[in-house]
Amino acid sequence: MKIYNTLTKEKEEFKPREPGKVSIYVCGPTTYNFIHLGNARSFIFFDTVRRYFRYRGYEVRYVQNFTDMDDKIINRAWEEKENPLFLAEKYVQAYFYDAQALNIQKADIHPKVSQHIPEIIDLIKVLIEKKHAYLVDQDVYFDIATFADYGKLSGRNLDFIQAGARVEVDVRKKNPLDFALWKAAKPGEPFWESPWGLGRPGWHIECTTMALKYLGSGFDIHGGGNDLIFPHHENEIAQAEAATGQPFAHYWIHSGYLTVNQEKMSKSLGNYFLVREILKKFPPETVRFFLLSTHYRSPQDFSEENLNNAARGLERLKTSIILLQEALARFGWSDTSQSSNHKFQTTESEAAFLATLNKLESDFVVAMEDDFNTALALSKLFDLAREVNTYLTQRPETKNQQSEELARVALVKAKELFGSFNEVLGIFKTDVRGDIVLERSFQEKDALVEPLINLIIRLRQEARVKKDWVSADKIRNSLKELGIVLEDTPTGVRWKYKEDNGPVISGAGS
RNA sequence: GGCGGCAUAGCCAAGUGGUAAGGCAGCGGUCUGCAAAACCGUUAUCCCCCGGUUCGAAUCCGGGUGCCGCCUCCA
Repeated sequence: MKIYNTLTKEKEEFKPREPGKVSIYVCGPTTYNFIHLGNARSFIFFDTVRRYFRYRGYEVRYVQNFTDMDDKIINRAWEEKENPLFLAEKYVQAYFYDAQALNIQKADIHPKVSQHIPEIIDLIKVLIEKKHAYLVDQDVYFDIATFADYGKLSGRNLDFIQAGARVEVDVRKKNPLDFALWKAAKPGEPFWESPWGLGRPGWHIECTTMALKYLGSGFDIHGGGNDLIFPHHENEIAQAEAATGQPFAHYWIHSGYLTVNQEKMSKSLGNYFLVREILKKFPPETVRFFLLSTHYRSPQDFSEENLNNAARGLERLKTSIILLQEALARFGWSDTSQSSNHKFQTTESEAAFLATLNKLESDFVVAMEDDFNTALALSKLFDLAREVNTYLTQRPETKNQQSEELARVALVKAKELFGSFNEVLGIFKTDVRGDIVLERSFQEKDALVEPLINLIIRLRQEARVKKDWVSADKIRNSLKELGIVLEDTPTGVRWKYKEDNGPVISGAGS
């Protein structure tokens, strides 16, 4: 497997620290508000990375933190006249709500800064003892001059960094780029006791501490968005390696930005869309599908048009899955618990179909092995859909028993492929057996809808039997205006909600 | 000023030396009472521009143009 490593700026062969095991630390949100779609892009991508490793049989230890103590949170709490930790916890829960909707699985460990103050203090002590940090009044700063490798991740040459170009330099620091490990509490701010007085951790030390605690030095993968490369991850490396004398993380993976009109979606620009707002207009599988349809390191532009485009593409996939499920049910093959390995004389079309399926499976793996190329992997899903559809439409009605059996094996295999691809990409919800569950619509809320539509369909069928095409078409067209699509098939009528959205969401999130 | 990214058909998008995946939209056909869905066929002589290396480049090198990002908190 090849992974692009920000540290070396090259695609490298992935070699785990321990065979068969992968340790991953991903920087989670600072919980002072709801997550937006740009955040979701990163979280969904790393969730997919984790799923893929598992699919490949690795034992994965996945850690994603919450930064629940930080200036932003304090400021926000001040504005809302709320306790900072209480406010942070509120948004932690909000994160889980949004993440679950997007099929982002919970990490094995979700450590919080507020729960790791003693460990953080211990690490700062070590840095002071080793002369990598110094005390100014009641603040503690990291002394970057003592860490020769400073800048190795972000490719920064210290001589050229225009310190203070955009932010006022704290003259008490030895070097403008020195950063706080511990900050003395100002009146009214939350604080913990420390050897240096009452205060709280600086921004970067918490991730270093928690990554070292749960994964240890030299763990496999550290990830986050592009915007964390500098200074956050640069500083994490400095702290960790200065303190331990060992390499911190092996592979550094950074996801590209989600943009709006080519500009980075960001809180400061105000051009962001909250996940929960988007999910009011688009089903979560559409959102996840869209975010995985571009390679993770490329910028991806968000727009309603692009999401609608994704929705129509997804529709094709869903149709194929439905056709397959219907076929399996029709042939009485819905029980897929045991796929047999009979020796049978192969029938040409079935054998070719099966061979194609096997090829697709390996293609999918090849795509993911190449630096997690989810866009390419997704195209294998479309190939799979086409192969399934083609086989289903071309399959002769009468078959001998051997080809029947082979057909069953092939179709079950196709179903399993949809299932395992989805296990990695996480687009569709699944049931306990891991089978894809296609809900008619994310916005289906009324239990009456289903029986009512079935009633209308029956009435229309009566009209069709009488060849009353005028009435039949009138019903179908009227339903379509309501966003409900009818499809007459040889085996009955199928209905579904129209997937794409017309009007554009106006305005950004708050 | 330093560092970095992106530019592929109407739209989205993969592709880092071997002669342009996939999706959406469009067009023609099959199927259908008509549709829809599905299937078949079709849609970039060319990958921002100029030059170079090579038998061969969207892919490598040099130069240029445009857009964006980081250097302050942001996934």
